[in-house]
Amino acid sequence: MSLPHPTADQISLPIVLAVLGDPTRLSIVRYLARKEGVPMNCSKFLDLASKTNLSYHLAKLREAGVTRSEAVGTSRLITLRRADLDKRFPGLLDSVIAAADGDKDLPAVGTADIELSA
Amino acid sequence: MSLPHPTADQISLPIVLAVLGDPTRLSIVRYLARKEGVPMNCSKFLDLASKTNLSYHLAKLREAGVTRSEAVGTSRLITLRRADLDKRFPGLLDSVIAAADGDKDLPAVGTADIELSA
DNA sequence: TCCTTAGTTCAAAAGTTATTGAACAATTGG
DNA sequence: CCAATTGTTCAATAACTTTTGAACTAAGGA
Repeated sequence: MSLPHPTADQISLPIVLAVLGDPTRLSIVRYLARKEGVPMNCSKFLDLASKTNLSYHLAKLREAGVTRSEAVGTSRLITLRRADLDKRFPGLLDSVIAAADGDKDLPAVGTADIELSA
Repeated sequence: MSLPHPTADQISLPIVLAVLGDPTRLSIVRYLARKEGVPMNCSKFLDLASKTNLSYHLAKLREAGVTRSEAVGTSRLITLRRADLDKRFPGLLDSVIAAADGDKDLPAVGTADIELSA
């Protein structure tokens, strides 16, 4: 860890909801949930927004306590803070992600390179 | 019904989350959930904001599909659209309300007149 | 009819969030 | 060391959201 993160009990419900109420960030969270356990770097989300703008949105997610960003070399490994969110707001993340999965209007991550992890 | 409401399938997840991501509106929703079945009029929420500002926030909730406002005489009866929200985003409203109930920082409704329904 | 009550609308001001590009830092591979 | 890769920061701007007060409408009661 390197960048400032709130502790679990500092996570605020209205802030989390407001942060998730943005299609770009909701798409990021949905993607992180789908690939849970696999830490992502920012470049994974470059088809959602520009590099600068991503930095902004990822900072919002981190500051709200939704994600954790670890500096590893020149990359950031981004993970969902699922345990902390589940503890703080039981059921919330699951229902948001389930709803987001059914949302055809949300921008998709990785529609260009569909798993070329060969 | 009199004012424009979205149909159930027009309710959008990011819009609902953004609308709930405001402490005033979240307090309104929490109160409506607690008093479910009892339709409220706007004046119930006057300790959260001014009359004009309440009109704005209640319109946001209605336009997002979170509440229904019916004109009855000179009043508006405001109800939670629980069935529509549960159908569209299962579990979401329950987890938001449960989390909001545990949030000490949210402004409270009716702290001045605690049930003077005599 | 007149007054009150309940709430809306409008336009302005204030505040906040999102987006951009250019410049910067830090790490890593050659 | 040099260059490329990854991502951040900064300042400016654009775009929204919230808040306000004054003016308004519509219904209901005296």
